[in-house]
Amino acid sequence: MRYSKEHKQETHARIVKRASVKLREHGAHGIGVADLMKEAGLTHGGFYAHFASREALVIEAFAYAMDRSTARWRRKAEETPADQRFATIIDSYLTPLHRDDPGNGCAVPALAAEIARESAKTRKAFAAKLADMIEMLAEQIPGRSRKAAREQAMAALATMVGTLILARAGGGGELSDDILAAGRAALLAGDGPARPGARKRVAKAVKPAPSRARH
Amino acid sequence: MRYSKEHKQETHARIVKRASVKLREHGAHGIGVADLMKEAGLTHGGFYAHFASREALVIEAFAYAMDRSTARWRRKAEETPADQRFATIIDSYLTPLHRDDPGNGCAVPALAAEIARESAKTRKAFAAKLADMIEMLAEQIPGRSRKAAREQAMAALATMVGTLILARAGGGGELSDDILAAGRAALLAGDGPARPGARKRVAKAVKPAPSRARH
DNA sequence: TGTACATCAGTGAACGCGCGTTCACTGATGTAC
DNA sequence: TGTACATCAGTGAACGCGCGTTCACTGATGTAC
Repeated sequence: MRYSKEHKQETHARIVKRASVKLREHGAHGIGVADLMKEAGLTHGGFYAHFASREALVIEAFAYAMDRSTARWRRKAEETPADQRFATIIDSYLTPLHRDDPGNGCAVPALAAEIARESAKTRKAFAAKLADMIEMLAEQIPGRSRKAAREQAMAALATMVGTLILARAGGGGELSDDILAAGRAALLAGDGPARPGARKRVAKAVKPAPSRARH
Repeated sequence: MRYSKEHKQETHARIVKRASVKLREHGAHGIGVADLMKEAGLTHGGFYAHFASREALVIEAFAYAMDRSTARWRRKAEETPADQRFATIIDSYLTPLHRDDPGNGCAVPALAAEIARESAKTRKAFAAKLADMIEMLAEQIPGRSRKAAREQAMAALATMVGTLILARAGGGGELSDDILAAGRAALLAGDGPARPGARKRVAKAVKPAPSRARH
């Protein structure tokens, strides 16, 4: 068969899209080329017409997931008053839905630890997307210098990512719920998560987001 | 050869110890049974005289690393005035040395994301050790209720773990340093990492710890 | 004390399996004439 | 418009390799007598 001009890129995009879900679910090494192609409705032999190697797909799929998260956050921010943007993003990030659906969630908690062990090429690709994400997050923090906002964005992202990872690894029981709640409270309430010796203030009420798991 | 009574347990302990380093370095699936045994100065065939399966070793090695981290923190806390314990732990955790030496560092940032995808047995083992670690950390927070201290400990651990993971995945350049600094600042300074719209206070001076990478 | 036997941690070859990758082939459609 | 050929995304068998696991064997030391 010979396909129309756009056909190949459509197929390519479909493979990347499906792979990005499956890789987030099963890890960067948790699923094979044959299964990834099957997900896209193809057989494994055609893989190398689209990608130079498995690693190349991992990089593309990862970048795709990161771009989608960043774009989704940006969209969410745009439809929210400036002073609530940051809180809204956090609120929609730290949910049981997101914790329990890594395949459609943020790629950072799902894959960052593994990517730190990949090739320099993969790590570089990750670092660039991570920088984009931090930049976007920093833009949602009003009333601070660019440097201060970026610093706050990095620390917040670390708390968000760490909370999700711990909650996912926490066994699924009460511990998982407690971790998620603690991360939420720390980021959304008056206090930071860990100010040594700090007194806790009453948490600001945050309306539960119309939780969608995709990030 | 037949060995003395203690010989087998010594060998067993040596395998677990070496494996815990290598698994933190290369991930829960990043290194094979043969190489792990070689690390302990043995050949792969003897593996099953010590462990029922590769997974059993992963669980033991992980538990070993967690116990060591927890014990090390507890020791560190005991030689520090009560009101500085929490800050001291954070200070020694978020260092370039720890970031750049995962093999001798905390098992949580190195392995938690992968463990979330393992068998229920593995996840349960992790959750128990994680609960111990949170408990110990909470004990170092004075002047708050048990519940509030536990919550703060969970959020702080999330920030610590997330910071290390992002810094490790950040490519090793300036981004990695910035992330590490931001996580440190958020946990050790007056403000939390991400209080939406918060003003930054001047960071409390914290003396640099005699940074040792082991956790 | 001396001798024969039992034990069992450790060895190294072998197994089966799954994976990433390669390759000869297919066949529907585009293109040249 | 019709015909012959070229293209190339996708197929499915095959490859080589590494891995977890098994197993028959080794040989130093403990134990029974």
